[in-house]
Amino acid sequence: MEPILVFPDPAPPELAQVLDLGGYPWKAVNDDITAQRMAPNAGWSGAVICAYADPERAFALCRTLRRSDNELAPLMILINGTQLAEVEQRGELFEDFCLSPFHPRELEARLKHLFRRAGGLHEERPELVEYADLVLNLETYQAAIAGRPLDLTFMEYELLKFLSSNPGKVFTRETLLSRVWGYEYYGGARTVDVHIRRLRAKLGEHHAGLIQTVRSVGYRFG
Amino acid sequence: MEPILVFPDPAPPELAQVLDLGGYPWKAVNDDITAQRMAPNAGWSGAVICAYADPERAFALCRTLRRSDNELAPLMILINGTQLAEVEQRGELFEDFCLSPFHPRELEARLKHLFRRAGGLHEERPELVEYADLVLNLETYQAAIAGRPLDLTFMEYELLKFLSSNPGKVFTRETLLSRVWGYEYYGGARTVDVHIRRLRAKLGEHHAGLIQTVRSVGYRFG
DNA sequence: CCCTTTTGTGAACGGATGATGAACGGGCCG
DNA sequence: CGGCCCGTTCATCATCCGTTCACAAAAGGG
Repeated sequence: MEPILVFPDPAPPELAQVLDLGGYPWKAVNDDITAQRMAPNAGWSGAVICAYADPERAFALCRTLRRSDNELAPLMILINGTQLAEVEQRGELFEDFCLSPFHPRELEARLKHLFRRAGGLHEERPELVEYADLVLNLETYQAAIAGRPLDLTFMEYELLKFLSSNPGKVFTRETLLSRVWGYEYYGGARTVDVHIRRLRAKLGEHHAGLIQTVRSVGYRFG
Repeated sequence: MEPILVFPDPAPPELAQVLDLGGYPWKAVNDDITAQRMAPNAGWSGAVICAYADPERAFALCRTLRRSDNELAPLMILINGTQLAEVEQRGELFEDFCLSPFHPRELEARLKHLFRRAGGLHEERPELVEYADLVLNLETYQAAIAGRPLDLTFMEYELLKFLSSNPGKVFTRETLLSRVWGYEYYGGARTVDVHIRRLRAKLGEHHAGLIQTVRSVGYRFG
């Protein structure tokens, strides 16, 4: 997860504590220039702006962050009671606000809720498993390699999903049977071989090497 | 503006006061049956649910209101501090919450903010569902494909509406039964098959492929 | 270099899964 | 009361695909 932008720097201790306890990565900045310079490649994943210390600069920063070219969201502001009326006029600047002094658990709940919704709305792309050219869409049960759709059967898909979710790790046939097929098994260790073979065939000659054989052990992906 | 749904009936005086002073039309209800019966033609414009008096029924009502067939939004809940943790688990049930006892101006600000944003979202969501040649008019309960009107039964319409609202996503029969039919189900998973078949038939040979079978998983639209 | 072990390959079987056609039966309207 | 609509269920059929087997090829050890 990309870090959250926090204003001001240094961040108020009560805010820093909630962020740290919640496991959010964050960086404090004092102005938009610094914010831009320190921005991670994938951009900030949101912002928490303290507006009760220096409202002037805080709101100015909000406006900058909201500029259409690099609109930053979700954005939460912390205000005190006297700023409530003022804030009503600027509803477009933020997604949520929290009254200060706040109870740590309220802020924690708001952050959680905010980033949950943002996640849901923001990335319409559903759960994906990606590895190199391979993409598995867990919602649509579709797979593609290098953009070319793969027409996989159910078991082939499940097997590939499992392997590609644990790249590099070697699994014995027995492990695969119990983890992918999901039950205890009599005989058929060769069943795995056959599915591996068909997977390799459908992946195409160029990508068949994605599934490697580890002799007298099992198979590995990646 | 359509009225806001309020729970419970009678509404707590401190809540009623804020709503009235804010100029919001609202109606209090005590259960989902009443809510449905009293619903205005254009539907509720949102809901404010008091959860600190009778949490059980309050959250049950939230879930009902959020059902896919008549998803009600935006939704705000009022809780007390002890419910904060509990509420974190149910983030999908509401857009915002407010801690009680609340300052009238905080609730006022939250309502204003919520409905301002909802207004923006609302316009984005017209009363139409469109996908390729398919058009569903949610207001008139009419459906058409490539301009040709479809004569769908109620369940066929509901099923198509649900599927086409989530294009690409695969749903199991069980999921469809619970989300479209709306209750727990004994037996009849094949019921879905039959409805799918009739839908395909009415869509016509040329468009039947819009509903795809994902073997040993379920169905997908698009 | 040969023999054993392990894995790849092709084909075939058969159970599981979904499509199909038909019929039942409850509810609504005339 | 009777007919029709429509949601549901059942029985049967077609097909897919997971599994197995026999054999060929490859790898590794002595």
